[in-house]
Amino acid sequence: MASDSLPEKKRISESTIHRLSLYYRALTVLEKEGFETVSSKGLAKREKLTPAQVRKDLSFFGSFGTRGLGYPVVELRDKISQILGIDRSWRVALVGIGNIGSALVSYKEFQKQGFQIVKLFDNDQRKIGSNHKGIVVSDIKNLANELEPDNIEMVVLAVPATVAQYIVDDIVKAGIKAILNFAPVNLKVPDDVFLRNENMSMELEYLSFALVNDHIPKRVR
Amino acid sequence: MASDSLPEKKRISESTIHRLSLYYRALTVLEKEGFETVSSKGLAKREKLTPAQVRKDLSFFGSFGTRGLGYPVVELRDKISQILGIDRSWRVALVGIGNIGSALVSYKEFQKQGFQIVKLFDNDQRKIGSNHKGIVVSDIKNLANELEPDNIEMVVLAVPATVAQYIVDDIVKAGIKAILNFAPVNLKVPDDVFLRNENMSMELEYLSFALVNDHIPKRVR
DNA sequence: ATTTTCTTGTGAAGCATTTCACATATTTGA
DNA sequence: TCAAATATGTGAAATGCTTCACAAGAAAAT
Repeated sequence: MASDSLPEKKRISESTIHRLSLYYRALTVLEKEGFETVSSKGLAKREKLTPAQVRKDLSFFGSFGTRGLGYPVVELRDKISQILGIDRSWRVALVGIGNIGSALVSYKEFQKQGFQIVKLFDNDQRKIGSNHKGIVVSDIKNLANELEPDNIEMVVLAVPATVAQYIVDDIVKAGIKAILNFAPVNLKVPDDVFLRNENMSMELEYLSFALVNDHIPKRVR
Repeated sequence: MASDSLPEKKRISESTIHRLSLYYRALTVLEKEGFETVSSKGLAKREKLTPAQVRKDLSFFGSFGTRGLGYPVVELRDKISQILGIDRSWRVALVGIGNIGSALVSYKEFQKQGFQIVKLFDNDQRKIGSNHKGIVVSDIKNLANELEPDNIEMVVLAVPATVAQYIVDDIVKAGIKAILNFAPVNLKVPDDVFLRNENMSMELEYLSFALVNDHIPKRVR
């Protein structure tokens, strides 16, 4: 027979991807601490995971370790940054300059990981034209016109839940394929748009549940 | 025989608890929209889940629906709020009045879900004594003395990663059993303390991975 | 050089979660 | 009143994820 099977793109679980972020962070610290190599055991301990989990996660992407020795810290960190796509910088627009939005403009962690907020939008006339960390707030009406010419590839949405769907529709129309939403609402987007939700109340609700039910979770993110 | 088995506390998955939060939110909207009942199908559609999932989740806690009709919106919402422990208010302290911390003090969603931030702490002399939304910032040195008398049961931690572990140690010593951590670091706490992490960069990294790998995630939070 | 120790990478086993499918109960409509 | 339609609740099947356990490779020790 000519061909056995289709390319078959392997599906990586959300958990694995999140753990890659943890490994990346741990490896950054390990490098600072002067370690040249680290074992799956050592890495696991730092993030409260199991060595097998670490090895399995990494094995989805290749063989990066040396038997008897472990993983080279810097090399592995670089490899993970490639996998996650953070070996480059991303141009991000932030829509909604309220409480949360303002905080995110100044949030250094984004910058550090290569997520550069380079554009701000709001619909409030008092905010439009004002300057936040060197960026002038644009009118949200210009969203469609201003995103593409500025090479924006991601949008962080920090607007009230009531208007989030309208705005996300505009964002999608503007061709953006990745959105991080802080509004506590389930937004509808086409299948080819990646949407992640950051729902901070949800985590407090989880804590509330845990306290009330004295619940020991099986797995911890 | 006298006794068959031990009480056997059933373990609920993290995912189920998170979905309860989603159901709660959806039911709140449904009530506002004037619906008296909703089917598992209807509820599922609102949160992009399957009807079977909704029914299974709820079945862990009891039988709340009527065959042929669905679930009573208000009743189910109240029941879920009981399960999650948000049928009461929680007194929360916020430690770290930086970018994120300041935003969270004003974040109305917390208030709405019954999480009342009633105490603020910082170590910066310029911030101590200042007023945020009617709350005077206390010196972090007084953490141990001021949490218990004020009946604080949860702490939101929004301090730099470098000092987070020291502060969390104090928080634990003060008897707090539930902590929501915004610092991008893996904090060590005793087994009887519930710790949740809110890592906003992680979600951007997920989006980055998705864009680079054109990855369609299997399950979405 | 050889043995011992260490540690990876990975099928397979073990669990956990989700989905299926259907008996059962209730409502709706004729 | 009865049939048709609707929708729950739940074992069982299917799927997915984690852990186990070990062969194999490399380093360290002797």
